[in-house]
Amino acid sequence: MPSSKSPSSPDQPEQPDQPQLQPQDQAQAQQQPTRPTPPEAPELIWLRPERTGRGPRPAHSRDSIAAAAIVIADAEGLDAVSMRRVAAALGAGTMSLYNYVPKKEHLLDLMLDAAAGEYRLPPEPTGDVRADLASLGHTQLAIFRRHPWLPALVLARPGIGPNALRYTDYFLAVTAPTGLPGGARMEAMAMFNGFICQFAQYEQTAAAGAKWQAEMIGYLTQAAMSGNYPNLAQAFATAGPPADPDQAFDRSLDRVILAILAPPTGSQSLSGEIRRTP
Amino acid sequence: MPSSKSPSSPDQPEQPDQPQLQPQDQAQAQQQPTRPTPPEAPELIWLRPERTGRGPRPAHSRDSIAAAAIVIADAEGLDAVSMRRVAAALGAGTMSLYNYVPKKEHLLDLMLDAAAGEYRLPPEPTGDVRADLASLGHTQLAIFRRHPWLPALVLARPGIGPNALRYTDYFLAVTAPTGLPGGARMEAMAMFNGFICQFAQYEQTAAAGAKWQAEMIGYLTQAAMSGNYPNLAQAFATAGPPADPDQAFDRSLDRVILAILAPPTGSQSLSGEIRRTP
DNA sequence: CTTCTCTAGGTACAGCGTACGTAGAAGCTT
DNA sequence: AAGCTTCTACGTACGCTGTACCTAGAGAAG
Repeated sequence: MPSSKSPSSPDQPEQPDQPQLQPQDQAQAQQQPTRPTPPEAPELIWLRPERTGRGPRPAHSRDSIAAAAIVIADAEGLDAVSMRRVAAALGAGTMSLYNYVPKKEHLLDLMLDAAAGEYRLPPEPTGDVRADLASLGHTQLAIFRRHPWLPALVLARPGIGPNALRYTDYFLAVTAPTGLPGGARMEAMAMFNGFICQFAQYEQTAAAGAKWQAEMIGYLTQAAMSGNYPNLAQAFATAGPPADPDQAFDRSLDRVILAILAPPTGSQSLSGEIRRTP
Repeated sequence: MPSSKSPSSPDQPEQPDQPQLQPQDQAQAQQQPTRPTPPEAPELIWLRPERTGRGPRPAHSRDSIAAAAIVIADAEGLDAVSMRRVAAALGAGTMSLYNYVPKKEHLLDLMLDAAAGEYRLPPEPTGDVRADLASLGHTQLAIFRRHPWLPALVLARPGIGPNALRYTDYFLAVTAPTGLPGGARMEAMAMFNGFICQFAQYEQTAAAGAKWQAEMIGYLTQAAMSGNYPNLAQAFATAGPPADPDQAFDRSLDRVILAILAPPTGSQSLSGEIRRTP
C-alpha cells in the first residue's frame, strides 16, 4: 500500500476518444506528459490530500465547509443543504466549493465524519462490556437527536472517515473481552449502529408532523377495524399507553446487547437450514 | 374517522386571476358555502380513494404506475425514477401523473407497498417461532435482493400500505406464542426488519463498485497501519477470508431472533441506569 | 338535456448538480 | 528575479428535477 502521498501517477490519460495508446505514445507521455497528472483522482475523499502545497492557499477548509453544511442541515434539514447554500454560507462562489469537494456526495461524507467527531470516547473501555455498550449507545442516540438529519445519512452510506474509524476502533476495544473474532465484532457493530440509527430515525419521522401522525393513527385504526388484520387489531386493543421513548430505547438496546454478547451461535445455525418459502 | 368516501370537494377556486365569478355564482356560492368540503385532502395516499366515480375513467391505475416505476428502478436505480420517466413509460403526459400521485413521495409509497406485495405469506404460522422468523427473514432478503433500491426506501420512510400491513399482521401472528405484549412485538418487528434491510443495503453498496471497493480496502489497510487504530489493525490482522454473505446473514439473523425471543428484560434494565458520557 | 366534476396534458418556473473556461495568485525551478 | 507551473476563485450555462397553474374536453349526475 502506498503511503498517503502519491502525487505523480502518470496513468493513462482518461481514455481519449481515439484509443491510440501504443507503447510509443506511452513512452512519449512519460517524457513530456501531455496531461501530467491527469485522472486517477481517488473517488474516496479521504484519499485525496486536503492540500498539496502548490498554488495560493485556500480560503476555506474541509472542516469549515462541513461545519457550515451542518449548521444548515440542523436548521432546515438535509434537503436545504445544496452546494449553492453552503457556498453562500461560506461567502464563496458556488463553484469554488468544488475545489474542496469534488462531488456533493463528498460533502455528505464530510458532514458524516464531522458528526462522528462529536463522540467523546473514553480513552479506555472499563472492561464491563455491557455497561460500555450501553453508555456508547446513549451517547450515540444523543448525537443523533442533536442532528436530525444524521440517521438518514448514516443509513444511506457506509461512512468511513478518521472519526468514524476512531469510533470503530473504540467499539472493537469495548467488545474485545467477548473473545469474538474481529469479523464477528464488526458485524456486531453494524447491528448496534443500525439499531440506534433506526430508532433515532423513527423518532424523527414520528416527531415530524403531528397532523401526519393523527392521519396515520386514524388510518391504522380504520385498518384494524376492517377485519383484514386481526392480529394488528388485537395488538391495538391490548396496547397500553404510548410508552416513553427512552424506556423503549433502553429495552430494545438491552436486547441488542444481549444478542451481541450471546455465544457465537449456541449449537448450530437454525436459520441456515431453512430456505425461503416462495 | 370518516368513511373512505368523500367525493364532493369543489374546493375553492384558488385565486383565479380573472374574477369570473358571476353574481349568479356568488349567490349560489353563498347559499352553499364557498368551500363545502374544502381542502383537507389527506396527506396519506392510502386515505385518498383511488377513484371517486365522477368524471371520465382514468387511463391508468396506482398498480400500473407503481409497476412502471419499479421496472425503471430495477433497471436503472432509484434516481432514474422521475415523474417524467414514469409518465413516459406509461405513455402519459408528465403532469397527468399528478392526478394519481399528488406528490412524488406518494409514488415512492406506492412502489414500497407494491414490493411488499411480493411476499407470499403462509396462511398460518407453523407455531415454531424461530423457524417462522428465519423463513420470513430469508424471504425478505430475497425480495430486497430482487429490488436493489428497496432497502434505501424502507429505511427512509415508515411505509404502511395494505401489503405492508399484511406483513405486519403476519409477523404479529408469528410472534404471538412468545406471549410478549403487542407493543413489544412491534418493536421486535422493527428490529427484525431493520436488520435485514441494513444487511441488504450493505450488500448493495458492496456490490456497487469493484473499483470503489478496492480503494476502500486500500484506505482501510493504510489506516490500520497508521497506528492510530490499534484494535482495527488487530481485527484486520486476525481476519479470516471474506466470509460468505449468506452465512454471515444466517449468523446475524440467528442473533436477532435470539434477541427477540429473549424474556422481556431478564432482571432490570441495564442500559437504563447508565447515562451518556459527554 | 344541462351541469359540473373529473381527466389529460402543455407551459413555465425555480432550483438543483456540475462541466467548462477564464483570470490571477503563489510556489518551484532556473 | 524571471519564468513556469499549478493551484484557487468564480461566472456562465446546460440539462434535469418537482410541480404550480391553465386549458380543453370526457362523461356521470341531476
